[in-house]
This record gives sequence, structure tokens and C-alpha cells, in this order.
Amino acid sequence: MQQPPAPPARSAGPARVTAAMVAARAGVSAATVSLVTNGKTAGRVSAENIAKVEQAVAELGYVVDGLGSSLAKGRSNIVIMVAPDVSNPFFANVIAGVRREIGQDFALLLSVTDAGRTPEPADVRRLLALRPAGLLIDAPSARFLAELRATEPTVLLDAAGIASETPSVNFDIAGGGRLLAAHLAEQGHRRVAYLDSTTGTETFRVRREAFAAEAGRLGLDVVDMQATTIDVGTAAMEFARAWPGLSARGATAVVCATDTQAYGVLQEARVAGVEIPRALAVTGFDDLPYSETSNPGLTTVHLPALEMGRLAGRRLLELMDGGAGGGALTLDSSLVVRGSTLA
Amino acid sequence: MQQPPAPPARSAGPARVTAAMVAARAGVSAATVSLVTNGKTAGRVSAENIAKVEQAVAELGYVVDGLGSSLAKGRSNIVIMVAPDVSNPFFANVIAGVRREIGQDFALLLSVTDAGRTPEPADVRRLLALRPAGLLIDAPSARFLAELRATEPTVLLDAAGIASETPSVNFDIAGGGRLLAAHLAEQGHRRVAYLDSTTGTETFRVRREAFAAEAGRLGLDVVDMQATTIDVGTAAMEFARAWPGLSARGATAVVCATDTQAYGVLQEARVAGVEIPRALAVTGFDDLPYSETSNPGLTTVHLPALEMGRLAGRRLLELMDGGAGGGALTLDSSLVVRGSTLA
DNA sequence: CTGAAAGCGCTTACAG
DNA sequence: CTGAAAGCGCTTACAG
Repeated sequence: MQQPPAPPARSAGPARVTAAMVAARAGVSAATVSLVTNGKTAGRVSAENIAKVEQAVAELGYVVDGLGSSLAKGRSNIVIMVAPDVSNPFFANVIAGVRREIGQDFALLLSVTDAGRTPEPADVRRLLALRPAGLLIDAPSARFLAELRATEPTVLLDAAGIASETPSVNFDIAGGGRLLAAHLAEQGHRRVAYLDSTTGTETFRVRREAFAAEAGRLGLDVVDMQATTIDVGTAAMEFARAWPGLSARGATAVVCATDTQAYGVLQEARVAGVEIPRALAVTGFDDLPYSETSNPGLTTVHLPALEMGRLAGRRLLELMDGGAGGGALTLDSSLVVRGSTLA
Repeated sequence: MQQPPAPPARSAGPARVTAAMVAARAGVSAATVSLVTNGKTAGRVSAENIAKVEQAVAELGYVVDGLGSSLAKGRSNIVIMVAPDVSNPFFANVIAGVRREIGQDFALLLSVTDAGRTPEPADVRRLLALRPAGLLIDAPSARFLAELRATEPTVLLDAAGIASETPSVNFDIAGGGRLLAAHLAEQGHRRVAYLDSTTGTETFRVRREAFAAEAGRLGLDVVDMQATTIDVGTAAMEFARAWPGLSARGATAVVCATDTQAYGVLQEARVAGVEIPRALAVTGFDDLPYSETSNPGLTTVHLPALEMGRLAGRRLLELMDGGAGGGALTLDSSLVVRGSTLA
């Protein structure tokens, strides 16, 4: 007497439109549908059938299923970008550059970690299981790279200072750091403080070391402050904490690992009544838009973010097309001198 | 005489380890391997076979292929979060909250657009083709939502003011806006300027409208500045441009759509020698960490970002488990009064 | 408890 | 130019 229970409702909504449904409606085989949706019709599909398929696709609202397609092709159409610090405004420009190059053909997806943390091996493994068509790794740590061992096309961004076979697009960070040291020495500074970032990526190590080495060569004394996150607030607090001591020891400049931290120093110095640049010079790295309009303007090492994104995207495209393209590409950095160091 | 050409080298590196290889090594079937890697062994696989499979998995370094697995299961194990403004530091906290809830079981991937832009229909379609297990949409525009029509589990974040059947987790933005208006009226202001964001999301419309409505009720006059991106620099420039006129018309406060913009106003006001809060009160929305430590501290509407991320993640988990869970959840916002409005 | 088989939705040689 | 078939790497009823 009992009715068998109704089959459980599948995920609500209309059934998924498949290539087979399109084929049936167009009166062709699934193979032909595939050829058309992949644009491989040249000399293989008649104009008539192309038109039929296109109409059926439109009528049914068919979208090629990414999973089936990727499985058959052996790779997906997504490019995963791994980055430690999405909320750095600098990074937004890098992404914009990447998207501009690969955006038409691939879906760009970001894998982010909590602020200031580097991705874990487990994260990476899960990402590779998605079979990305390519990988973009921004500001990697050496440890992370060692664990990666990805066989898919990979391009590193901002990986200066990392020994790796993987193709990379870098800034000449070290050159920028040296220019910075030379500029400060020229301005007559003798003792400067360095405010590092807590993010454990190589780029920050290089920034610091290149600056410190050149500073040493020029007779400049470098004092380390406590590293902070890339955040105006924490940098401001660290400056407030450290300044009395630094001042007593005769420091006349603060070199920050990022512009964002420099903003915090500028702000807090103003609160403390420290005159910039007369009593204190302040510098950054990145050259974010605001560094031009801040008051005083911030002297900083200019890093061409958009350009880096574009080049990395283009190289990844070549790699995914089967190109070789090894080696490291280095973009010039330059020093932009503004009011924060120039009386 | 000619040797046939060597087969083209497949994507370099060792061949992919498959479940079949694991099965062969463990001396079991692929089905058993699947049961083990999916943790569905209870009453279905002997302890002995579990051990064999686990050992083979370890020896071979087998990782379940996401494409094959997802295709068979009908959905992937990725959750895609769509967001207009990754580089807003506020957003980093939302993500952290989401990850904390869903991070173990799903890969969280971000789809971002260029600063201040809302995703296009084409972007969305490509994302859905990946068959995400779930979708998280942050600060959607009404237009975007109308186009979406996703059948997969979806949770909206910060979607106050959007009429939609889709479950959502929101802030009581309107309440915060009203508290802000009341506070300024109480402090004796009669005419205030409003600095909006150019990002075309509903949350900013609601911020402005709730504030303006309550302000009107309390006899406060509201003057619109030119909206800017969520960026210290552009906000600073807009303040510099607008202040002379605003001042002449008797405005005594600037209400900003975000804390970040308020920082620009604070900074530029200081440069212009405008005393805060005596000559000008400044407020924001978000309550970023820096708003507490800035000098003066920033009066702002506190929005619990981490909490929102966690709740959204939890609701999505429920939905993906087949739960119903419709309706909108609203988190209280509150007004944090600091030195930027309080003499 | 176990494995053979079908199927997820495509794409790509292959034969015609 | 076209379609039937095999296969991508899994998972899940099903029969045993």
C-alpha cells in the first residue's frame, strides 16, 4: 500500500544543459558540438552545422562544463595566483596587469592566506589537485618554493633573491636599495633606522640587505626597529615606541620596507611634533599612488607593479603554450625623491 | 632508415599518480581506494585493506585528482568568493573569518575585479562552469545578483539593501548610519559633507541614505562631495579640492563612506591646518585597526568583519550539507566615538 | 567486506 | 566533413 518514497530532490533548479542536449537539438553529434564550442571548426565542420550548433547553444544557454572539459583535456582553464598579502594596495596593480594579459582565456583565481602568513604545504597540494593550467606565485618564500615542486607551468613574481629554476619576473630591488642608501648618505645622514615587514618573504630580506650593505659601504650606520605588519597602524605604533630611543642615539632617518609603513611613520612623527624632513627623513618601497600626494611627498623606491603583472602573465601564457621561457626577468627600479627626504 | 620521431614529451615530470596505481600497489580495487581516501570505510573496508591503501598512498604520494573526483561527485571542493575590493584591509578580516569556518574541507579561492569595479556576467559564467561547491558574494550590486542565477549554494555578505531570496549575512549599516547622524547632531553640527565611494555596491548606497535620512530628520544639512575610490590618496585630494567651498558654506564635519577615505581627509586637513575636531569633525565606516591608534582616533561605525566571515562560512557549510537556511542574518553595528568628533 | 561496471561531461584520435 | 568510441580519473550503486 505504501508508495515508494519519492526520489530525493536533486540540487534544485533546472537540469544542467549538456553537450548531448545541444547535439540532439542541433541534429549533430556531441563531437561536432565540442569542435564548435572550442573553435576548432576550420576544415572540420560545415558552415551549416556550425550555424545549427550555435543556435542550439544560444537557445539552450549551454556553457561548456569546466570539469568534463578539463578532465578530457588534461588541464583546467584556471590560473591560480598565490599571494601572501592581498590587502596590500600594491598587489591590486600586479593583479590588474596579470588579468590584462590572461583574462580572456583563463579564469584568474586568488589563493590567499591570513595577513602576513605564507601558504602551507597542505594548501598547495589542494590547489594542485585542481589541475590549474598555470600557477603564479607572488613574493614566495624559499621554503614555500622548495615544497612546491609543481609540474604545471609556473611563473614567480617578485622573487628576487630566490635561487630557482622557475621562470620569474622580478624587480631590481637591490639596485633600488642601493640608490636609497646613496641618497641618504648624500643628504648627510649618518645613522638611520630600518623598519622591516614581518611577512616572511624574500623580497623583504633583499630590500633590507641591499640597503644595509650599501649603507655600510658608505659609512651609514643602520639600526633595526621591530618589524611590523604592512599596515599604517602597527607601523605608527612602532615608531612611537622606538623614536625616543632612536632620537637619543642620533638617528635622522627611517627607511621603511613598504610605503604603507612609511605612512604610519609620517603620521606618527607629525603627531609627535617631529619635523619632516628637517628632523627626520622618511622613505619607503613600492611608490603607491598616495606617495605622490601625501604631504610631504614620500621618497621611495618605485616598483612597476602593473608592468610586472603584465610580463608575468605573458610569460605564463608562453609557458602554457609549450614555450620554454626559463630564466629570470628583472625590471628596473628607480628612486623617486620627494619632500620626505629633501629639505 | 629513418627512426619514427620520438613521441612528443608529455608535460615534463613524473606521470601523475592515479587511484589505479595505488590500487595495484595495495592489491585492492580502485573502489576500495576511493572509499579509503574519502573516509567512507565504516563497515565497508577491512582494517587490513585500509592499512594497505594508506601505505600505498603514502609511498606513491597520491593525491585525489580534483577534476575526476568532482566530476564523479557532481561538484568540486572549491568555494569561490567574489569580491569587488580585495585591497580593502577590511576585507582581509572577512576572508579570515570565512577561512576559519570552511578552510578544512574546501579550497577558498577569490575572484577579484579591478579596483572599484563589479564583476561582469562573463566572469560569473566562467566561474560557475568550474562547478564550485559554494559561492560567497561580498558586497554585491543588485545588477550583479540579478544576472547571477546560480543554482549552487550561495551566501551573500554585506548585502544590506538588496532584495533577494539568497541567504545573506549583513551588517545593520542603516542603524550605524543613524547613530552617526544622531551623534553629529548632538555635537551641534548643522551642515556636514558626505564623501562617498565610487564602488557601485549597495552597501555604500545604504550607508549614505540611512545617514542622510536621519540627518534630515534631525535638521542636519548634508552636502555631497565627489565620490572617490577607497584609497587614502584620492580622498585626500578630494578634500583638498572641496574644503574651501565647504568651509565657506559652513560645513563642520566630513562623513566618509569608509575609514580609509577618512584617513585621507584627516591627513589633508592636518596639512591644510584645519584643526580636528575643533574646526572639523571627521567620521568613517568599518572601524579598521588603525582608527583606534590614529591621532586623533577616528569616530566610526564599527562593522564586525571577522564575525561576518565566520557566520557566512557557517551558513554556506549548512547549505552545502543540504540545509535550507534562507533569510537574512543581520549583525549589529555600533558607533565608536573617538577624538575625531569629540572635543 | 569486495570488486566489476556504469557514469559524471567532455575531447580527441580514428575510421569512414 | 561526420559520428561512434575510447578515455580523462574518479565515485557510487550493485551484485556477490
